[in-house]
Amino acid sequence: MTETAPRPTLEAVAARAGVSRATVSRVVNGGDGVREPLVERVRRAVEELGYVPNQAARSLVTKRHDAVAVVIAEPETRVFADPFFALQLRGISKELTAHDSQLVLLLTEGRADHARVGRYLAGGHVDGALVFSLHLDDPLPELVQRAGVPTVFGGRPGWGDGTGSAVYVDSDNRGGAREAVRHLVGLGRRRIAHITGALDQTSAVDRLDGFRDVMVDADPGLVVEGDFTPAGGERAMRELLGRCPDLDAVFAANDLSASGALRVLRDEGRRVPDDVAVIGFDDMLPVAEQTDPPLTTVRQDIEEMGRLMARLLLRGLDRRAEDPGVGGVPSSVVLPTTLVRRASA
Amino acid sequence: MTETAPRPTLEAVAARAGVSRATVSRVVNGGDGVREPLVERVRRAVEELGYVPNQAARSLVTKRHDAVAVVIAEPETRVFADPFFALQLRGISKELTAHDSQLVLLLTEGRADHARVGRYLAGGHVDGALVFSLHLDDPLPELVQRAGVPTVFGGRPGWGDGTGSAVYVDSDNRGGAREAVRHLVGLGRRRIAHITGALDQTSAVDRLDGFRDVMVDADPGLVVEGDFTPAGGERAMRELLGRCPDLDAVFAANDLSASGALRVLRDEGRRVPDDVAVIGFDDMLPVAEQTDPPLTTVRQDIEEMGRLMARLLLRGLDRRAEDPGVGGVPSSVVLPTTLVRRASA
DNA sequence: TTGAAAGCGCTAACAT
DNA sequence: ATGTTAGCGCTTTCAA
Repeated sequence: MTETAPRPTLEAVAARAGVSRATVSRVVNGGDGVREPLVERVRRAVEELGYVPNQAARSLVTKRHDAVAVVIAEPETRVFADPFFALQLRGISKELTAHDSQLVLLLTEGRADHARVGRYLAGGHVDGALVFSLHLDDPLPELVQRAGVPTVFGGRPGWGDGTGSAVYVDSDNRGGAREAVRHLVGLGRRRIAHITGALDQTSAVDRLDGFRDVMVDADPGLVVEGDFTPAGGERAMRELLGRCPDLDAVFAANDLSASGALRVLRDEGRRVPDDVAVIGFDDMLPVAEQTDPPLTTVRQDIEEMGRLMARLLLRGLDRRAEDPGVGGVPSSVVLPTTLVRRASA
Repeated sequence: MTETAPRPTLEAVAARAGVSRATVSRVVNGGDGVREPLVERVRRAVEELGYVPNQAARSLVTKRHDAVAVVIAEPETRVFADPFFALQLRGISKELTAHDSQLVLLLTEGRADHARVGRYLAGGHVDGALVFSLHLDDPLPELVQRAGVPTVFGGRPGWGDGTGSAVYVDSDNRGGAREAVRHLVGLGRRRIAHITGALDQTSAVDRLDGFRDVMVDADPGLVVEGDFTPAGGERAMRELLGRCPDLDAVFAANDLSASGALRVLRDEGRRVPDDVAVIGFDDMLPVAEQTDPPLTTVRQDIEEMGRLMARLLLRGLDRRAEDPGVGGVPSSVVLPTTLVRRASA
């Protein structure tokens, strides 16, 4: 905790360089329309004084903040069980940094916080928002829309009212699930089960849909609801084994639940993949590579999703800045997934 | 991406309530010294207009930002392998929220980013910083000190030059390690090995020191360097088994490496804990509870560390605000750990 | 091309 | 107790 020295102002730099504040301002903001020798003088003065623009003063006049809010609804989050968010954050951070924008992180803890977030977003502190709202009934999307802040969602938002036009970035959950199940079919498996994710999240629903796309008339008993956790995977696997002892493959909605399933299969003496093939989803390395056997899974590029969200948002902001009229509304993006073959299927 | 409506200003609220801007300002900032009926009128006007203060304008005059930077050096991070960091963030976020402060997240990717972070911190955009710098030779601590921003570190910073006086929050790594090893000794184990963490991090060094505190004249061959990863744990365990086939206990520097060690022990046919007792560190639930057998480990309260970091920083800021002279410099805090007994030791 | 000057929206003396 | 007023540091017309 050190003492904060008073920072030099534009004024100081101007004095030192022997020019006007306006000129310094121009140089600091790119230097267009200022003759080279002056630019040089100003640059030096900036350097010598260690001048850094006061963002507050700047925002006050430009109405830009060069900051983006990232809203993550915690209540439910896998946030603390897997690196999903850390990766998204990394992607987002990289992109924002390249754009000289700051990342303001808003973690919410239940409904009380929603009001706070709404107020913050409506307060015009940031240029836009990236919102992770994975739940079907999440009030966040609507709230954000009402706040009137340009927003991009992470994952397809639930089918709330006003969110029909929401811009989002998502993985091709349905397509990825299809590919996984087709792979199992290609392996000659016939009794293919599915352990779903938490079905109040669109990703889980989409993966289930993908499973059904391929297994059009599957025995309903072969689908058991999980919750994206290892424990849920174990429970589901046990139930499946009880119901359909003859199953020969399992597609789990994510790697974590697949790891739980694997454990149960081993306990029950089923060999993987010989007796039962298993596929997960995510390609969460610390899990997928460490299971026994290593997990075949559907990879989604999580960091890229983050990067893309930021890019979409920033692009929209830029467009809007150039042409405040209509405002460029980018459209949603669905990223492809890839099947990663390891030993489990 | 919706259209941003122009926000009402203090002026507008004042007009509507039929008072001066100053009065509105007073009400908005707590309402001291304003008579009740007026307060009421202003409140209503604020409500009706949906007024939210412009933070930029406010900062410009108060020189406060109600924002704190959280700096996380990525290069090295376990960030993406475990929920460590998500938990700290949660703790930090809670505390900041309670204090009406925003969290600006700065993720750094190598040296190039250091300059950026330095500039940002020096730029006076935030009231203070929380810095995670786990590496011994990390330039970040010094950089931050130079920026002159009040800072609290997460984890004891490496022994860099200027950082002697740094304020930090850490777990009692050494004490926790001692407790773990003593527990093993209490179990009657005599050939106790240690798989270290990445020794360029103070936490790993401290845990190793704790191990040595108890095993004063341990066979040096019983200490192998790991890197906090499962793969590192496997490698180290194999080496230990080669060197000292008669070992009867292992203290791993974290749960992840313990999980790797467990896998190797199982592969080698050693029963845990009968033949070899194993203890980890962290009590990282998704790992510690899922290993086979469940892991006995040293728990650190990660979320609390985050909360405490924020609290320390904010307290320092408040003190400094009241008495700009000396500025209250809080001192570092070392949080106790607790041994969590499960099945592995 | 450069400078002068008018605010951006707010808080904090200072007056009343 | 309330209002008046002078900036905070910057960008941005507008003139020169």
